Amino acid sequence: MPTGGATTYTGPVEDYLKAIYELERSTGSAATTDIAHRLEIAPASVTGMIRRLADQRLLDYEPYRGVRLTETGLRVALRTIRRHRVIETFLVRVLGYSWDEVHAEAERLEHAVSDALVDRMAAALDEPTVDPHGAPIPTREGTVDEAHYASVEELAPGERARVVRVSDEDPARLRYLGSLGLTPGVTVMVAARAPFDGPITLRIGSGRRATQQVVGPSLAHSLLVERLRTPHRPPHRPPHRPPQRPPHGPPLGPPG
Amino acid sequence: MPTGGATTYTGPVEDYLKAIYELERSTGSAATTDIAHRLEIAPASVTGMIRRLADQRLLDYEPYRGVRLTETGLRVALRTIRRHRVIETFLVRVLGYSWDEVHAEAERLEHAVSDALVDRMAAALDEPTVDPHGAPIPTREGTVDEAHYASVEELAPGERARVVRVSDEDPARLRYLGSLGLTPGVTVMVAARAPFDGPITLRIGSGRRATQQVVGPSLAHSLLVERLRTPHRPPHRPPHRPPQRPPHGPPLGPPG
DNA sequence: AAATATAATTAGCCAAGCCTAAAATTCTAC
DNA sequence: GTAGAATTTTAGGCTTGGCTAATTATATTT
Ligand SMILES: [Mn+2]
Ligand SMILES: [Mn+2]
Ligand SMILES: [Mn+2]
Ligand SMILES: [Mn+2]
Repeated sequence: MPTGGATTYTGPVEDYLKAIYELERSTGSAATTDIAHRLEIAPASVTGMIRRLADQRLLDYEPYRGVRLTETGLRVALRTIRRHRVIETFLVRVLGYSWDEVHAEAERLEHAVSDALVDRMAAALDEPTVDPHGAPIPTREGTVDEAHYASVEELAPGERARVVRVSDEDPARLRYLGSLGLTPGVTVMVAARAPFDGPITLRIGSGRRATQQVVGPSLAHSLLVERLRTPHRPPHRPPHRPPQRPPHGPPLGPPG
Repeated sequence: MPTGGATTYTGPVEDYLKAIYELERSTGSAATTDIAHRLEIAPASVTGMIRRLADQRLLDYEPYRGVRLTETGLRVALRTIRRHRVIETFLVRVLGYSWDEVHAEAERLEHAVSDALVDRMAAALDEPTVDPHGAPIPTREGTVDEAHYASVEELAPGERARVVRVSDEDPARLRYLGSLGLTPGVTVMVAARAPFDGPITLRIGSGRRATQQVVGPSLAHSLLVERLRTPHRPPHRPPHRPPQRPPHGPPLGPPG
């Protein structure tokens, strides 16, 4: 657990707050089962924990209605996320880790480093603003630039874009993306799309070193990009897309 | 907790094993109250924990008779100590920590780093053999060169020696030692000794940059040295020394 | 609107690590 | 060899963070 002058929290508490932050951001709300799934624990355990977190004023909790981070909870979440991402960046840039190895290590170290150590790592890296997966690093003061990006899944044929961010949790997926050359900063162009959630053919890179690869909708969904000026850009038309995750659970219900 | 293929242990368990290792080494045995004092917890808590550690075959425990590390317990202790010392060395050499700041940080990180990370840090440091306080770093394979050194307290007037190791737990003491120039590698000579556990006057360094300082018996005790060939070295005669720690507790009884 | 499905909570349990107070054991002195 | 001191263990309790099974609340169908 970090020592740093202020109150300290246990590893599990920090992981809950991080998970809730991410869920609030991406789906607008954090339901008990979402948290449980994310942390790979039983829903009943989540109920117990969020009651305690609510007692500590880290979140607002209305039974059966979900939770929301308080100001304090948000601050703790962002501090933990900053630690995680600074650590990942340090491991890659200073110790030669590959981008698929750092997440698990950071997931543990984020609870053990002091604020002073994070600051020293950040300074040694010249105050990085994004981690190796393109995720923004919150500042010491607790602000983040959480721009929301399109995913490759949303690009129309012919559109060009720059990869800005990929999901960092699955090492195998990261290795695969790496092998395709799909890393932040790289330019891609949608060469073709099969209908009905079919595979997307991407032109990766530019000029003579460009390659062409086919990615499935799941991979395309986790590849976040920034659109580039494209000659003859067609009007924005989201691709045909039936309800999410058909084989698994039902959708999560409307946010809020 | 470290992930590394093998079984993993909790932070508290690793700290117990480390403490027991150090106690066995320095006093020959590890008594319940010694462990309690070292870890700053109540003796009753120690009894509970060592019973569990004995169940796990990490140590042999005979009630009222103390404990001894098993082969397995020793291995875990040395692995943790290796982590601690590699981390300390890394923090000093790569991140610019001073030697009084690293112990607390390493005390937490030692339980969170993976074997892979320790190996990478060690490689980046060119496989260091001693930490910033002069303590030997166990190898990956679990061997240590635990030479036993004399302390400055044991030096006779006129003897010359090289500082090889200092106790790393008290930051204030480390800062003071640093301010006197008493760091591993430095040469010292006992210029004078006051009798009855009195202060020791040391000539620190050599040549024109040498300084002279007076240290008390407590500080002298924690300064470990290697004797150097000295002109006219007097026969080995330990200084007059009444029973250890007179004001505190009684001595620990014979080892074994 | 009732039936069903899903989500969430409650009830009761457990292990790890800590605590204090009381009892037991061992050591030390006389 | 016994009294007193010190050490160690036992007894009983607490918090954290998990679990399963059962129940209750909410959503979705029909
Ligand atoms: Mn974590
Ligand atoms: Mn990341
Ligand atoms: Mn420790
Ligand atoms: Mn050290």
